Amino acid sequence: MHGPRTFTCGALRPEHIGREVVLKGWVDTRRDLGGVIFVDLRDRYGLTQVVFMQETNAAAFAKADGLRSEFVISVRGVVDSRAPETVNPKLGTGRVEVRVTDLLILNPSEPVPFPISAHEEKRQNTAEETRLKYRYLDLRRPELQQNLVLRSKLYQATRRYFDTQDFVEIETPVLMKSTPEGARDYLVPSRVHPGRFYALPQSPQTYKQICMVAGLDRYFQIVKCFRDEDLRADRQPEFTQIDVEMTFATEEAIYGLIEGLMAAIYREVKGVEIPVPFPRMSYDEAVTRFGSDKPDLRFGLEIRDLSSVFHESGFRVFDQVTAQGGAVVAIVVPGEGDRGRGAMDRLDKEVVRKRIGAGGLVYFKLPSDGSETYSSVKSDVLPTAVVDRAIEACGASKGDLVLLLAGPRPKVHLQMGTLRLVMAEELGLIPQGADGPWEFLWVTEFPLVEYDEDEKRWVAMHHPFTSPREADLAAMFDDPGAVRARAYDLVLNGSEIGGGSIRIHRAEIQRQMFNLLGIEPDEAQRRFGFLLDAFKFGAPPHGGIALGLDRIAMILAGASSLRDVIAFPKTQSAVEPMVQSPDEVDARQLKELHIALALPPEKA
RNA sequence: GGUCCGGUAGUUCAGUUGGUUAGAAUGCCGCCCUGUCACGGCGGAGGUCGCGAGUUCGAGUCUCGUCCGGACCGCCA
Repeated sequence: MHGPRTFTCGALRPEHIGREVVLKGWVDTRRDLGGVIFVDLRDRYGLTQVVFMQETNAAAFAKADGLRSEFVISVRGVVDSRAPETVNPKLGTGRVEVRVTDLLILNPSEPVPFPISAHEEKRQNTAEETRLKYRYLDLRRPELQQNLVLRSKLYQATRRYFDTQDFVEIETPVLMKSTPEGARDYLVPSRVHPGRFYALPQSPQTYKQICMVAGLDRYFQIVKCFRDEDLRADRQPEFTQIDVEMTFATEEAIYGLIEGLMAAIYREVKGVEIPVPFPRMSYDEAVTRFGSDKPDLRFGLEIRDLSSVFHESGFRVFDQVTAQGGAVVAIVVPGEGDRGRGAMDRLDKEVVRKRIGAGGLVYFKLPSDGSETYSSVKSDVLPTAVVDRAIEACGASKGDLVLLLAGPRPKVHLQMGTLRLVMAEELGLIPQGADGPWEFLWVTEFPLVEYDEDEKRWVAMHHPFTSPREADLAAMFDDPGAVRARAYDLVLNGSEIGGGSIRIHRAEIQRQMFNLLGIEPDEAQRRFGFLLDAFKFGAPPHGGIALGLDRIAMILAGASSLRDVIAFPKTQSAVEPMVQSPDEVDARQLKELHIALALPPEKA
């Protein structure tokens, strides 16, 4: 009866004063002063104060008396100015208000289970469980809406960019086939083929390579991927990748392409110019200097190797480690030289031993008042002269704390990398929020394979289609661990946001790779025969990358969990609390699929 | 599979060495209020203390188990 809305709730300005308007939205806040009722009307675009006066419009006023939070209403009224003392500078629309002439209640609302308001002061941190159960209410909150809008802009920027670069967006099947290696698959039973299963893609890897063989040249896709593994704050079982593949690609071509993409995304989504090209670092250097294959470059605390200082120093624990080719590594923590004994003991016990799993922590404290250095190891066991040399070698000075770990490499570096992150977090060195800084990094020259101690075999570090470096081909037989792959990761602020490689395009090398991974020829043929066959028909060299769109969105939004940039995320136990999935199905459905349940007795 | 944190009105939380009737804020309901903007004032209703055992004269509080949520390790090519 009011017709369409003439403005959104974020639109009205003084220039609209005097106009008759229709607004529709949700009742955010109702302030009843007796003879006058103010309502903050909310939609995705903002808040507008609408006014009901008993004096001037008794009918609308009487109706407004019944309004409650989250009622959906339509108001017709006239835009009016607000007296200078009643202007609300917090609202974009705060210089005007709408004097309501007619009110329609489009739908009432029961009291909501948690506050939704656009007023920051009214919000509180509702338990995520409750928020997810009523996700439609949670998503009414402006910050989540902003995250989803940001995410949408991310899609659009990505598509525009690849379109200008002459890429073709190609959809690959969601129902594909299970592959060995990698994460657990989500399986989908086939009704038509009893006993057979589709698998949901962990990534469209093989399909996009086939597209290259097909000569499609430049492929991209914004695509859902599925991995049935345990969740984390930055890991959901279904997630979205920006998947890319190029014919005749070199590492340099990929780096340049993706740097252009990230620059376009930052420009269009955040209005920020990020410097390109991104710095690069080999895997070995990343592990040696930062104890991680995804170093966070936003703070220092670099790892120093003090092995030479402690070699044959007389301190038995360190002597043994260095004699066996291990390392003694240190980080210098500025400003912590006065830490108390209790805090250090807790660090040793809770963090170093329990969480990191290292043998123990050695530390030197250099008090800020310049007094004598304190070593956690007594001087009759670790000579003072050695301590002084170590401090000199790592460049520590007054007021610093030096933390040392010893052990085999590269394990000790990775342990120190964890300790580095713990200290950085404890000291507040890690910037929070959505305003940067943005430290991009290419990590290059990954090992092709790593040895799995549990399974007693080599496993692909990236995936089985990653090309070894030409120069390392010979070593695939006699020293697989030394072979470097043509693989790379894109790291942003200590988070892996993408990874890719130049692929194997020759059937013979692909066969060698399967052989190294212990995949028998007949299994390789069964699982990947189509790819091996395809390689026989003029497969061009090619390579690509996949970027984690959810993680990029999370970093752009300054969110601390993926759940805040996904409309309907799953909990840590992979449940979606609103629809309650996963769920049981009818016996009839199972029968049709020729599936019988064999549940563990306690769950049956 | 493991470690740690949490679960108390609708919501966010407090709850002492185990001790009478489990509190606050907010929301909700009622009344009052014509310029508020998280309006304000007065009054009221609202609780299987996640669930189940155990210890005890007595358990929100202690013990064990279990479920749910979260952080992390394992896992995630």
